[in-house]
This record gives sequence, structure tokens and C-alpha cells, in this order.
Amino acid sequence: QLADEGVTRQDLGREKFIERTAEFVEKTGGTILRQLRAMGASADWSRTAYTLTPELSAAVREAFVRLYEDGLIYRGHRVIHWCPRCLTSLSDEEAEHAEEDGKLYHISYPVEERAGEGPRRALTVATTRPETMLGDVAVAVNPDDDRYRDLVGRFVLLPIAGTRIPIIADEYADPAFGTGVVKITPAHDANDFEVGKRHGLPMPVIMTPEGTMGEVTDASGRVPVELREVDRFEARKRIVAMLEAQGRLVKVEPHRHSVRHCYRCDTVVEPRLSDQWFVRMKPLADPALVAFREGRVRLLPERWEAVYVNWLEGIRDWNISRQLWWGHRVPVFYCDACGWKDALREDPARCPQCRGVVRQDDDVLDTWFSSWLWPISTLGWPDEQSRDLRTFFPGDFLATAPEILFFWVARMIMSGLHFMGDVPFHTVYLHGTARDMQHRKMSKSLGNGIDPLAIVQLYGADALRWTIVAGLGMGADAMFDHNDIEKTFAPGRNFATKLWNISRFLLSSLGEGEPLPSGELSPARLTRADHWILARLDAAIAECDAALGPPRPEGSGRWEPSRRALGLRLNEYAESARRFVWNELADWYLEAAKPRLSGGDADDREVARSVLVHAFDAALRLLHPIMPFITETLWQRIPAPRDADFLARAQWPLRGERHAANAAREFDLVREAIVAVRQVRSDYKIAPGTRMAASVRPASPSARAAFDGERGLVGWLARADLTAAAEGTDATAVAPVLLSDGSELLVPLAGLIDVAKECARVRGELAGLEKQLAALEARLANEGFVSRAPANVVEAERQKLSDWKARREQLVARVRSLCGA
RNA sequence: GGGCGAAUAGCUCAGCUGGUUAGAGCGCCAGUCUUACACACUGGAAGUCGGGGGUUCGAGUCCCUCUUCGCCCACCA
Repeated sequence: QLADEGVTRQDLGREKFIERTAEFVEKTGGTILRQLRAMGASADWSRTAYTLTPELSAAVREAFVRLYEDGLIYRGHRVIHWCPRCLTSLSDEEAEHAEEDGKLYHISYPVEERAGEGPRRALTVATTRPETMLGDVAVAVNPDDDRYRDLVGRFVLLPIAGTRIPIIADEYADPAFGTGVVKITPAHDANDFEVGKRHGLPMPVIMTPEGTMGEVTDASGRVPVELREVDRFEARKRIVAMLEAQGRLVKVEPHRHSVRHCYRCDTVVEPRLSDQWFVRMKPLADPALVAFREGRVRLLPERWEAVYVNWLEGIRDWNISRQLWWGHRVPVFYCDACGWKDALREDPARCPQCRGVVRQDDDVLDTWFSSWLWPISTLGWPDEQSRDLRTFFPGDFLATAPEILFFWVARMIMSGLHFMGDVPFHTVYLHGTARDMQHRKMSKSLGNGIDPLAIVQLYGADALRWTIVAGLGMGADAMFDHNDIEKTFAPGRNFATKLWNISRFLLSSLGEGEPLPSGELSPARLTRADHWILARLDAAIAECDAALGPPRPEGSGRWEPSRRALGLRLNEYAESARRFVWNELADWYLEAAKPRLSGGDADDREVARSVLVHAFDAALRLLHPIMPFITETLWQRIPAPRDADFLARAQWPLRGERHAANAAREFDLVREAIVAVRQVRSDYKIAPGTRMAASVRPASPSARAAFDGERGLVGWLARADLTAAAEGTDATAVAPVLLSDGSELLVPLAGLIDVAKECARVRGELAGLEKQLAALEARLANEGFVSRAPANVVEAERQKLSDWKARREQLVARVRSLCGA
């Protein structure tokens, strides 16, 4: 906004800038909360917190002072990442790498001549950043490099600057890279800084904070007048031209390397020597590693654990000071009169030593220095007796993005351990990132983003949630095509519509004036279909439970050792629930129950309604975490058991065990028969309205009872009249189907069968089966398989073999009678 | 330079500790306004699981290697 007004923060001044920023935060801060609410996030919205309130600010200050007192915060003079646009230092994590095509410039530095010496020599150095040569204070060679051993201790003359700088020996110089000679610029390169320290070299800063050329720390005349205040990239070009003119540019090679950029504005970061506040990280990181190794904190998906460990093991001190104005100000005070300084919890009126005037450090703290305290500062820390802290710390579960694993997650773990002696949570779930079809992160600047609120408007929050939960494996990135959101979000909307329509049917089937279902399911009155849907419901609940993983053992501070038991396979959970609702409840049970619900006697109606309500109620409970809005709305309308005022607070469904397994199996057999008849109808293009006939040869008394008992259902769902099987039917006039239990279904098709075509089809099927059968027989004939595979696997294969053989027999018989000799 | 991930049906993706004839959604083909739903219903076609090698009775799943894409980390100027 300020840029639009053509104003900089410096124009405005610190106070005014903070005022304007606070105004902005006030206006826009609610956006994310609104989005979260619209998407159905279920949080205690009365407990939102903000790091810049007095309470949280006090916690940040307390943390700083304690770390300072413990010697874990110190002032460091070293090369840090500097953003010339933001005019502030950055942490290592805020300076992001990006591969770029650059150039490697080889520059020849003449060796200072010595009296009576032979031909003039020169050392060639290679650099990607020629503009920094003005800050060179030495050239280094490896002490073991024979090529240059004799030159160590002598000097080169820095071109353009004209400065005389020593040739030093340092391990840092890699004999294998380039010429083996490296220029040393301690103020503008972190490695060179280390070399400079080792050799006690001067460290001239030759760039202004804004990134233009200029002497900042001394006036040694290194930067020629014509280059002063020239932007660093422009200066690079000019210096290269000057070197070329002087014959000092040996060659220029293309060179791909990675360049650090400011995470905020993408400006190329400038390594720069300066004074900053640092947190000593090793003492904080070690306990975080121990906590991980002891299993007190766990990352999912597991592959992130290696990343976490790797970062902690190689941790470097954290630059926490920013030369910005918005944030928590560094609580360190100085007395210029006597040189006193200290970090304090309260602002001092004057210097405790000399009563002189004190001033506070100008810098503010890295925003993550406040955020890393979030799990404790929001609960009342540093008051360890705070009720909230004692009640809610440590937390249990954190779901967040992998990109802030280091910035936030690892540091929260460190601060929790350091300040509270415990991890702030036990499981970290690192979810995927929303990307476009080119796998690029969604971002404002690329314009490839999808506004969640727009999706909520168009398809509903439940559809959005469904897409994300059901469509992705654990931790997988989500690719969205913002040009075709329809195909992405329509399935979720369609499923929500399905739920809506199921409830419409359910409500209309309750009928006027009839008593509402009692909710009591008396086993004696249940039909096969009832048993079946109750069995399917139990299976669905079991699958959802398994996908979500078992709850953590009561009172245990850690998860079970088996990580796989943790679950969080949300997509599997969603799919199990969907399949139950759509493919089982809606497609089969509801259709099967229609005759009973509209006709039948009052008892039939009552039972069917009860089962339907029971199953749908359970379905809504299963789906509520994914689709909270529609499930809550529908649950309020149906006569479901009211164990809570809101579905959100109602019980998770439990497995009922009320069904009879054999009755459920019988229904499955009937379903098979219905599907078979439909297939025949479709294959032979028999009009949907045409009533068909079918006969059955049951393989068992149970099957006989099922087909006898469910004749009406077959009539209703397959439009086919089941009759007793007639013996000796003409093969060319009947389509036989072998059901899974061995029962046989015969569909008369006199005059409809194209004998030649059907013969070919059956032969094809038989050929396929023979192939499978041969493989199966080979497997069972294999000594190794029979002796080494688990018994249940072998048994299953044997069962399969006998099933397939029966099927083959049937096909062979059919081929014989259909295709002739 | 190191590490990680992905590559499975036309498309987007599931396939946990190796073990049915590898699944879903969308799309496609055929049919249907069947009194909850055409944002639907019924039936169907479609994959040598990126290439090669290995371990194993058995590999989409484990190991090695190659190719392509992506991400993270990194002090080769």
C-alpha cells in the first residue's frame, strides 16, 4: 500500500509506519480466520491469539532475556544474508536457494615484482561475482599446492582497486577447482570471512546496505570514484569491461550455480559483514534430537524424520535480529555514557550504572522468534502455574506444511523442551502442498492459485474438503488445474448431493401419521437385506477405524512403537465411507427396501425404516469429520438417536454385531443373481421393460432358501421371475451363469442367442481361464510354494483352483453344446 | 554436490507389514426420465504397474541401475 502511495517506511518514520501496519493487520487479519471457518475448521474461536498482544509480547521478551542470561543469545560479528531491498538481515532459512545460469570470470592478479626476478607472473582467480573483488584482502592457495608454494607470503596487486594484498596459504583453497587460487573477500562471503579471521585480515565492506558500490567501513580508496553508488549488478558489468580493457580478464565461462534470494521479495541476497543477534542452537537442538530418538515426537509421513534429524544435526546459529520496524523489539538497552548494556524484562528509566540516558536496540526479532513459543505463550507461559498451560500442555498433534518444518516445527519442539521440559506435541503430520499442473506452488505472483472461498461458493465446503481428504494419499501434494476446477470438485459436490437425496428418500419414506422408527432392531424380524446392510456397515466402520488408526493408549504420553498403527490414511477412510453410503446403502439396500417401505404391512415398514435410519445415521457419523456441514444438517432432520445436541458432538459409530453372517451371505448370493440377470439383459439387448424368466439350481439348502425367500427381490431389482430349474434345457436357448457358491442360474433366451457369436465369446472366456488355471496349477505344483508359503495363502489358492475348475467344466460343457463337435 | 519424492487405465490418483484375475473418481462405449437423485441409474471396454537387472515359492510392492519430472538441503570460489 505504501509503495502504491510512493512512500517508503523511512519516509514515514518508525512510529507512523507501525501505526499504518497495525491498521493494515486490523483490517486484513480476519481473512484467514474467515477462510478457516468457511472451510469448516472446528476450533475454539474464542481462543484465537496474536503474537503482538501484550501477553504474548511479554512471553517473547521473557524468552529472549532468559536465553540471554543463559548465554544462549549473543551478539555476533559475521557475514550474514542481507536483503538490499528490505534492508535487513535474514536467517539462513529465509535466504532461499535458486539455481541460476551465471558466469565464472577468470581474472588475472599480477604478482608484485621483486627486484632481479625473471618474467612477470600473475595469479588467475575465478569468481562468479567480480564486483566483490574490490573487497579482496588476499588470494589464497592450498598449502600443499606445489604450483604456488614459492609465492606464499608475497603479494598481488588488485586490479582496478590498486591495492596490494598478500598471497596466503589456506586449506580452504581447493587445488582441483579452477586454477587453485581463490580470492578472499571476508566482508562479502561467509567462507572468506572464516579465512579472513584465521589470518587476521582486514574486512572492508565495499557495498552500501542498498547494494550499491561504496566504502562503508573505511576510506581506503578501493572503490574508484566512477563506481561509487553504482548498483552491484551494473558494477559487475563495468568492472568486467574495465578488466577486459586492462587485459586482466582471462576468460569467461558459463557457470550454473545457486544463488540465494530473499524469501519475501526475491531480491538476490548479499552476504554482508555485520553485527547481529544470534541464538546458540546446539544446546537447543540436542534435546530435540533426543526427544525424537526416544519416540516422544514423531513425524508423518516418516520420510520427513530424516530431514528433521539432518537439519538438527547440522544446525547453525540462528540470526534473530532484523533491521525492520514491525515486530518485537530486541529488549537490550545501552548506555552510551558508560558503556553499560543488558537485556531486561522491563524498560529501564535510566542507566542502572551511571544513571545516564539509555536507548533500546533498534532491531526487531525474527517473526519466528515469537512463533516458536506459540504452544506455550498462548497458554499463559511464562506463568507455569497457569491453568491453561497445566491443562493443555503438552499438546498432541500438529498438522502443518513441510515448508515450515525448520522455521516453525523444529523450533517449537526446541522451545517446548527448553522452556517447559517437554515436547509441545507428539505427532506432526506434514500434509502436502497445493500446486498447479506444472507442480509449481500456488502463489499470488504466478496467478495459479485457487481461492478456497470461491470453491466453497461454487461447490460447497464439504466438496472442497472431500476432494482434499479423499483424493490424496498421506502427505501427497495436490495438483489443481485452475482452468478446470469442475472436474476436480464436482465429485465431492455430487457425493454431497447423493447424501441429500438419500435423506430425502428416507424422510419421505417415513410417511405421514406413521410412528417414527423406534431405533430398536429386533433380529427376529430382519430380512436378509437388513442383515446384509448391517454387516456392510460393520465392515465399513472397521475399515474406517483401521484407516484412522487406533487411538493412543489411555494416559500414555507416546504412541505405540508400531508407527504403522498410527493410521492417518484419510483417503482410505473416506473411500470406505463413500463406498458404504453410495454403493451399498444407496445402490442396494435402499433399492431393495423400496417395496417394503411403500407396500408391505406395518411391521415390514417399521423394520425397514429402522434399519434405514440406523444405517444412514451411522453413515453421517462416519462422514461428519470430512463433510461436517451437510452431515450436520441432515442429521438434524432425520429421526436419529439423539445422543448429543449436535452431530459434531455425537458418538463415533460402534460396530453392532447385530447381523447374522449367514443371512448376509445369502443376500450377497441373491445380489449376484440379480447382477447376472442384468448382464444377460444388457448382453442380449433385452428391453429394460421386458419381464424375464430365470431358473436356479441352488448349490445348498441355504442357497435354495435364499432364492425361494428373495424371489420378490429378484423380480423387483432384476425384473425377472425366478422359477424352478427345468432339466435338459437346450444350450442354444439358455445363458447359464455360475454363482460363487456353485449355484447355477439359467436364463432362457430362446431365439435370442446368436449361436456363433456366443460360441466365440465362451471360447474366448475359456481360453482366458485356461491360462489363469495353468498358472495356478503350476504354482500349486511348485514344491517351494506349497512348503514355504503361509498355510492360509496355499489354502486360498487351492480353493481358487477348485472354483476355477468348476467354472472350466461349465464352460467346456457350454462350448460342447453350443459350438457343436 | 547430497538427500527425498513421483513415474500404475485416456486424465487425476489409491494401492499399509511382498500373497485373490491390480482399484477408485472423472472421461469413454451401450442402454435407461425405473415414483431420492440425469450432480443419477444399469451394463461394458480399457493397464506388458517408466526401462533393464536382481532377491524370492511368489514383486506394482524389496534391492541395484538407467531415464524423465519435481521438491528439499548445501560454504566448490
